[in-house]
Amino acid sequence: MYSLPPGGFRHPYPALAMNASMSSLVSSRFSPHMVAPAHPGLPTSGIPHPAIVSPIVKQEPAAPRLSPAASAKSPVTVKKEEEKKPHVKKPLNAFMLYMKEMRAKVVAECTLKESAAINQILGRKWHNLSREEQAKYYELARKERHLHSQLYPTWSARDNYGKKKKRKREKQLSQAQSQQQVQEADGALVSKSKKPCIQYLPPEKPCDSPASSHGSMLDSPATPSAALASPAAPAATHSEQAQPLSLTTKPETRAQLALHSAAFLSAKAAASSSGQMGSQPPLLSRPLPLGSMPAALLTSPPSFPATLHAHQALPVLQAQPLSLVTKSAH
DNA sequence: TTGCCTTTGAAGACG
DNA sequence: CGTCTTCAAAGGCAA
Repeated sequence: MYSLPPGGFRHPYPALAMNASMSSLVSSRFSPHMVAPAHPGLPTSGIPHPAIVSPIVKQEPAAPRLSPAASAKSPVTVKKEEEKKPHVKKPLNAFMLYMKEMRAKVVAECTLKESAAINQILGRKWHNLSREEQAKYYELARKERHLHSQLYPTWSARDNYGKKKKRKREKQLSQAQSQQQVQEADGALVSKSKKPCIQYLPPEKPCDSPASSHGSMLDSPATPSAALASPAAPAATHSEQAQPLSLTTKPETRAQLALHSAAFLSAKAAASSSGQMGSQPPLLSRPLPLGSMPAALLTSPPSFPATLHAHQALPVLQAQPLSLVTKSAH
């Protein structure tokens, strides 16, 4: 079963963390106790909402002003007021919640600290989670979004667009190109990414798990049923035995380690194009449509996303000896 | 100092 | 409507 790491989850607001419970994940971020509500019905306090951060983007210390009172101002004034507006962050999605919670645990068990590597581990662990376990996080994320929308009724994700000075477009284009090139090159890795696409980790069992006699300790012990329901989990283990446990992130070594998932691409292509393989969808560690969800999960609003985009198809590690990989997702 | 890396999911933008 | 893009977290690393 799933359990929270004892103190492993680094609460962003320790003073306000109630206890190590799943619910605290949500309440911690969007606890009304912390928020000067933008919503009349919500409790009030002077403590800023966690989603309001001193920005990546510069944030004026001036009092947050979300009031609609500011109207009919000159463009310059409006612009200034916009700059004064607190940076309300996006609510965390299910995976982000999972990452937040599990990161400390993974970091503790690994010697790794690089988030990129940790995130790869977490991504794999996420896939290895049973649907029931994932459902918890989808539900949490749903609650977060709901609470967020209550706290900031007028907030839109659009508000944060461009707030990060990123050049992701270029990066993602490169990734798309890389994927396409990999497909076209039939396994030959031809990456045009600005930086080489790095596989930080061996496909599975990313850390030395000393006390693990039957698999990585990091792997949340997905229930047997989950393992059955999730072909990706067993499939992902193939290379965990085959790959050395080098976790270096040095480019040179990364390049050598970047041997992992042209198989992803073919699997993704198959998954997205065929939609189903025979009677059994190949990828079940992804949330399934409601119809296939356990009855218990259906008692609450949909915990799993109803749709599965092609680019979100689960990267399945196929039983291939070695595969070239650029990036396993997107 | 700043952005990238890396992950998944949600949502906005766009054709 | 389907696809693409951006942003959420996080900390090391490179420029």
